Amino acid sequence: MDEQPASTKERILAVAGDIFGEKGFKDTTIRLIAERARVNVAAINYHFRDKESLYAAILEEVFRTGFTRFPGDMGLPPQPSPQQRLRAFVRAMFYRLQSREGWGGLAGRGRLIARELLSPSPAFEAMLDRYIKPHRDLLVDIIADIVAAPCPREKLLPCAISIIGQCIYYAVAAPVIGLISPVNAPNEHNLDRLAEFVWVFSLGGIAAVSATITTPKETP
Amino acid sequence: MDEQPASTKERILAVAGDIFGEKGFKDTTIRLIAERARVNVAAINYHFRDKESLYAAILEEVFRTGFTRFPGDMGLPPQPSPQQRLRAFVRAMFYRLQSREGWGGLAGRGRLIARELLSPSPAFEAMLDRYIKPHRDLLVDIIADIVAAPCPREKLLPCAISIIGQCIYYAVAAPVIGLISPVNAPNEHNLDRLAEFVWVFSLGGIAAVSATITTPKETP
DNA sequence: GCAGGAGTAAAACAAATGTTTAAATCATGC
DNA sequence: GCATGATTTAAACATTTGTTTTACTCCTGC
Repeated sequence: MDEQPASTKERILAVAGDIFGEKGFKDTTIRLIAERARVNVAAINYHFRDKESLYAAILEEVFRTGFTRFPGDMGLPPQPSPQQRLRAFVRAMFYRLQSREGWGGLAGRGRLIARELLSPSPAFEAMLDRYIKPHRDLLVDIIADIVAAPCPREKLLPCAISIIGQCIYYAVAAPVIGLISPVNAPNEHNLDRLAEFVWVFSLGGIAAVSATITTPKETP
Repeated sequence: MDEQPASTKERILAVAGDIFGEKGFKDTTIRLIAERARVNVAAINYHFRDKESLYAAILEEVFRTGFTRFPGDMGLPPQPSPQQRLRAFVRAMFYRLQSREGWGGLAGRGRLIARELLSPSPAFEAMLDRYIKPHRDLLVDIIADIVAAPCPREKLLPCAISIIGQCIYYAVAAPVIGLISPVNAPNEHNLDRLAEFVWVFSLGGIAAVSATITTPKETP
């Protein structure tokens, strides 16, 4: 955390993101942000109207950088197979949620997202349409391609939930996973392994589910 | 929420459980508990030493009743297959987390557990050894039986995390799931369907993973 | 009946905390 | 150089909130 003499506003944003992520909205005090950013308390109300607007600004920034740096089709070769696209999707989720260049896992802003899942703030609603719903649609497209057989998209949504659920659980429950099974607690160095596992597990899950739903009479 | 003239202490416990679950520890005020329980604020500090002890008492009660009413081997026939045992395990998780007789899903105490996963309180550590670790061991046993082939238990832990992860994600992210895919947001009436899906998906996942364990190299 | 303790109530206390005020300082254009 | 507006600061303000105090009520055992 370099405290470069960046502009006051920038220092507030940087520090507040960490603190909101670490402690949540209510537990975060303007005074702690001010202290860590080496800024007067009133400067925060001057640059951002109030605590809630500051939070909204940070949430917006977190989503933008996360999905810009780690889009759901991150690092795909041309003409990828649906399986490869799923792998990229899962890897992107892990890196977005957990890597240092992303939301920094539990220590950082990943917690902020996790808290929003649990109790969405007013500021979160906007993120839904802009980032989350397109992301969901991408995943459902991928799953549809893997299943191959024609299938209503509603049938595929639970698969998407299961896949996203695994990824997010690693972020949400990292502290407990660390106590229960330390090797599998996400950290900067095991993201590839964890993502690879979730990918394999999910491919198997999709296969099992698609076996139960591909019963229409169009299979020759 | 019947406000029977139960003892003051009991009314405090009942109401505080709901409020802590709904709002989290910091956002919950003694005064709101007092008001909803129709009790004087000082009575809370009288019966429970302070806010934190009250919270600890509630956490203990929540875990106890949850795992007593919905044990991991809930409703199994004699001589169950490992697959049946997994189904019972998953169903128990859904009912424990979401049903009205359990932790009442998101509206109720399920959120309390979700918050603990994200940032465990001091009171939570005791719950780990008493409830969560045995629960994890039960699941790993079941998975080992399903895989059948001899396999170090460390290899099976990620499967357990993926399965538990799906179940808990439904509890943690219920508000967002409701916005993203309303039919699949957990409620009192669709728990069987959701649990069944997670079961099938997970069986497929275990199969895929065990294929990579038993036949090294070459992934799908 | 009543002494004594358990339970409850109203009010006060003290600390934390978001916000505002008003003055001081800085930067920029002229 | 200076006037003007933007920024920063210290202090004050108002509210919330956990806790304690003190007095009152109710019940139980004798």
